[in-house]
Amino acid sequence: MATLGTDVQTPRLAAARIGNDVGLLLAKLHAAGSLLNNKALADFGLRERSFSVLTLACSGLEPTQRELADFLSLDPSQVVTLVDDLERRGLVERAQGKQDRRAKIIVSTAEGRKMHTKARAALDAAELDQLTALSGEESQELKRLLRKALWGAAE
Amino acid sequence: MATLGTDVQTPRLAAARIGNDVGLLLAKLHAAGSLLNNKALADFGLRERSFSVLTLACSGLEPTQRELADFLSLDPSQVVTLVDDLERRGLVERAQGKQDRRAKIIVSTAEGRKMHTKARAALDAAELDQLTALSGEESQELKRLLRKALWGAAE
DNA sequence: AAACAATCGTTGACTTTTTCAATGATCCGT
DNA sequence: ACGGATCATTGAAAAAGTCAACGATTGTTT
Repeated sequence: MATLGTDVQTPRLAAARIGNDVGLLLAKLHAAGSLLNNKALADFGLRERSFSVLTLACSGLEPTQRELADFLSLDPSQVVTLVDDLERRGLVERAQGKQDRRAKIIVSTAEGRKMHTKARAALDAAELDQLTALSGEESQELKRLLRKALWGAAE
Repeated sequence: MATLGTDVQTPRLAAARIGNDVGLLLAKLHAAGSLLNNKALADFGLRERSFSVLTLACSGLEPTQRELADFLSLDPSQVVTLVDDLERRGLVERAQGKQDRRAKIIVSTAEGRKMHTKARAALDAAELDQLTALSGEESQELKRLLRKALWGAAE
C-alpha cells in the first residue's frame, strides 16, 4: 500500500526532447518496475524472471524451455538456470516433450501452484503501486498498446 | 524502412495470464527496442545510453553528471564511463558547475551537435519501425501514458 | 570561523548478467 | 540411413551492474 520507488516529481531533464523517446521511457519504467516487483517477490524467494517461469509453468500451456527463452527474451542457458532453481525447490518439474523428446516441458507442482498464487497477489499489488498515476482505464489502455506494439492486431 | 526485429506473430504463450503483466510487456518491448535502437545507432559509434547523454548534452539544460545518473536510472560511475567516451571523441565536454564546483556540467561541442542531428534521425526511424503496429495516435497515446506513469500529471 | 556531515565525480574491486561456442541427444528431410 | 538442424546443457569469456572508499567541495552546526 505504500507508494515508493517511482519518481514522484517530474525531473528537470524530462523537458528535453529525450523525455519523449520511447526507448528511454520504456527503460525507465521498466527499471522502476523491476525494482518494485523484485522487492515484492523477495518474500517468496522469487525474482521477476523466476516468477515468469513459474507462472508459465502454472498456465497449463506446457511450455518447452525453448519457448520460454523466446517468449521471455532470454538466452536458452538462462532458462536452464531459472528452471534448475525452481526445480530444486520443488516448485516445478521437467517433463519429457510429447512430440519432441529433445524438448523438456516445464510443469508446476502442487507446491509451485500454491507459491504462485501467493506471489501473484504480491505482484499484482506491486503493479498497481507502479501505476498509481494512471486511472484504471489508462492502465488497461497502456497494457493494450504494449501488447499491440509487441504482437500486433489482437484485442 | 525494413521491418524486422519485433515479433510479427503472437506467440502461443502470450495467451497466459503473464501476457498481461506490465512487467513482462515492458521488458519485452524494451528488449526489442534496444536491439533496434542500438543497431540504428551503431553507424555513429553510439549506443542507446551514450546517445541519451549526447542528447541531454545538446539540450541546453546543462545537466550535471548526477542529474544524468538520476534521470537515466544509472549508477554515477556508469555516467563517468559514458562521458569519458564521448569526451574522448570530442562530442562533449565537462564544464565546471556554476553554483557547485564539485559538479561537472556536460555540454556538447559543435561536432557533438552535428553527430546528434544525424543520430537523432536514425533513432526516430528506428522508433517508428518499432511501433509500426500502432497508429500515429496510438503511439502518441502510448508515450503519454508512459510519461504519466513515470512522472504523473503533466500534459 | 572551525568543525562536521553530506554531496559530487572518480576509481577500483566485486558480483551478477549476458553472450557465445561446443556437446550429446533427437528430429526431420532426402 | 545419412546429413543437417534443433533441443537442453555446460562452461568460458565479455559486459554490465553494484558498492565502498577517496579527494574536493558544499552546507550546516556550533
